Amino acid sequence: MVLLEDLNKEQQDAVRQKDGPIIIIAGAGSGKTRTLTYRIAYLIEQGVSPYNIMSLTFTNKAAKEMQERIYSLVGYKAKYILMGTFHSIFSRILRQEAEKIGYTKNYSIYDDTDSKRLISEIIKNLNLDPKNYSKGRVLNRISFAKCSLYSPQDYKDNEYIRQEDFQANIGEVYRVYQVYQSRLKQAMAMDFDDILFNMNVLLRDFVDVKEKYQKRFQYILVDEYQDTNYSQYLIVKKLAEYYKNICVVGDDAQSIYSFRGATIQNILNFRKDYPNANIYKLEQNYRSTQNIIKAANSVIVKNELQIPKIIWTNNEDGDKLLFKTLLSDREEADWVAEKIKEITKKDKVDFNDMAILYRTNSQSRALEDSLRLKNIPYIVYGGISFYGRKEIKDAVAYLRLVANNDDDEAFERVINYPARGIGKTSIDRLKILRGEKRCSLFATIKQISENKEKTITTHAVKAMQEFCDMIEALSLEMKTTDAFTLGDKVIKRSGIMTDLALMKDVEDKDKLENIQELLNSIKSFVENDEENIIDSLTGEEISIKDKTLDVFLQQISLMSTADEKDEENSDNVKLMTIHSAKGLEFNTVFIVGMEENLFPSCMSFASRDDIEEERRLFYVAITRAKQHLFLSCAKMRYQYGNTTFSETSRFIKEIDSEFIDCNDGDRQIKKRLPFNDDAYNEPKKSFSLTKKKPLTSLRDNVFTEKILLRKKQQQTDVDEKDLSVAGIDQIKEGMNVYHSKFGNGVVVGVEGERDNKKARVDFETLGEKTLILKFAKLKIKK
DNA sequence: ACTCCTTGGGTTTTT
DNA sequence: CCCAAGGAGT
Repeated sequence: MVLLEDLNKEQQDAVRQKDGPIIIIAGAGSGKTRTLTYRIAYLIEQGVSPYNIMSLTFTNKAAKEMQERIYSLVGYKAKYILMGTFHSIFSRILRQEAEKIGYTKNYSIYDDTDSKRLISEIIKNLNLDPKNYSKGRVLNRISFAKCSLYSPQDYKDNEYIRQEDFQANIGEVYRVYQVYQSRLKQAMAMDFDDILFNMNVLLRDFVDVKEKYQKRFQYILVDEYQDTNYSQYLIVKKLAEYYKNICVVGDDAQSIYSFRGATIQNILNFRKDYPNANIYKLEQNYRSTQNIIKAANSVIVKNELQIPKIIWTNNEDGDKLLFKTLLSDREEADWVAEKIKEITKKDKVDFNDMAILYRTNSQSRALEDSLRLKNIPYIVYGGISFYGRKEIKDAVAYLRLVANNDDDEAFERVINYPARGIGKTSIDRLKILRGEKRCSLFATIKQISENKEKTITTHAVKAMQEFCDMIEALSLEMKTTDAFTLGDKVIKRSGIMTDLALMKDVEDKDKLENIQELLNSIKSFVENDEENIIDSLTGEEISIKDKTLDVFLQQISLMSTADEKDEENSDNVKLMTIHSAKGLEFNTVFIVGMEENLFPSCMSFASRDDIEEERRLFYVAITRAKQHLFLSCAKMRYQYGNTTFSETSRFIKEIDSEFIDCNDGDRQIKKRLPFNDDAYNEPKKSFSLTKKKPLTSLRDNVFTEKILLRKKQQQTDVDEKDLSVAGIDQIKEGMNVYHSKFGNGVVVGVEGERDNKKARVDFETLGEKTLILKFAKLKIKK
């Protein structure tokens, strides 16, 4: 068979096993995408209908690339394969099945900004101390709960989670979660995590639906399996339950998304779920030079947690890596720019084939300045996306509100933009009414006219009603009008264009152009029928009438910055975070900012797991390079408004010196400036400890926790519960107690009443902790 | 109700 | 440093 000739032995084996569960451990640059695409082509050649294949990826970019490559292998049939990100595929399925889980087809998807704004409003309404309850922290917590499939009720009832929150002084997060979730529902909206959560709900509660999709997806392929979270894992597991033709591809060494709930456990669990699963290891690297591969290996072996494998290559030795220490971030950027010029001249490498990788988005600034000065064309990925711009968010909010009148975040954004004489006070009063009526802002206004509410001034009420009438009239057209015709109308009616036209700043001209750009993208969405004649989910033909506004909105809300820019023919140096570089390769790579506290990030010092994740991130960065790899570090960096001093990253020292040139010998010199060390190390350490620790420990416990809970529920029921409740009043100062997780301790203080009653306990191993007695289930020792 | 200015909080990574 | 939210003045 012709296809297989392009593959090595291991790749062929992985492609040839048509049926049954298989797991492919694919090292960096080992031809993973090639194997996956060939596998799909092979399946089709073996007579599997493309309609019965589903292929899941993490980024739209990866999905698109795979689609193209399969297209070149099997032709038009590729269109029938359901291929996309977890979020895009499942949001489409949820659209089909929306009514079953209490949503409408046109539900909104809240992005991070929407969620954060809503969270901070709830924090304020609940009178929680904003010092402890920062929106980011709370949202993180909620997101974590959702990814591990804890509903608000589960969260409230879970002893471990509640205890963790309590320890971190955010004991009321469960209330925020509860309100947050009901507000989302009220707005007919889901956040990113809800898409996966609700997909789980759908599969759990509707057996017929589950069976329908189980039979539909006879062959399931999952890319980047190491980056799946529990919620994603369970969806895949359920869908594959019937045929068990599941093929997952991953590399534990490249797992870099645990902060988002991803867990290597999923790879390890695979063989538990499918005992007859075959493992294939792809260890030959086709991408990089010997030096790069060996350097990468010398770093990754420092991790304890990994599946043993050896990545090797037949490629030439190549140059050694080059590490350079510079005085400041400015100098570092200049050095990089200089090197880029040198490489283009000496090695004839295109700008296109070079990338500058960094740990944090904010590092791009200095680099951009230097590149601009030296006339080097570049493109920055990430940062503020097109859809993140204010004027675009405003315009999109109008579209969202038309598509879904209940979308309160969109509503609040535009109710008084452009100004309609509806001020903060009126909106505050409207929100109070919303609280009473328990519906969306839009629906609240609709009810005002009937009930003649008097809290809001008549002038404001009139303005609000006019606004709603305008939106409602536009909404009526949604099902019958294509996205562009309607979108154009909405934007023109909104008054945004005239408002922007009145401004005289130079930047406002850009804003107008951006809005025009948005309209253009809607236009091409509607008109571009070459690519999308077939709906790969329903298998039906798509006509222009199906390209309605809500479909467009759903598509863009799941797009990331990396998916937007697409100017293939331009010759640019690429600037991006290491995270967004995953899956890509470049002839020449610069990894900048190799400093302790920056990379590894100081946020990661709290636990060994986190440092290991940073190391995997470094491994990913190194293995992006084919030929040249440069690393640099700045002693002095302008950051968050002031200058910080750093030492060279520990990761530099971890690279075997055989494979790297250190220009200045800096790394051998151990500095001895104790007073200086203290000055910049001290505050950062305490910062990272107070903030990160509680979250980390929950993460570690998520799985053991589930097992523990299950065991507990099986073994004990009423007895132990009663005992612990009775225990609330029995706990007194001076008692010796035992806690299932913290061990033995002595009660040193009791405060609060009933459900809020807390005890301070001095534990033998862990020191003093304060526990909510309702949850702590302490046992009294004699 | 609107505008401008100050203040303060949060800054790792992202579908 | 960069934003969003709060306050003061119109």
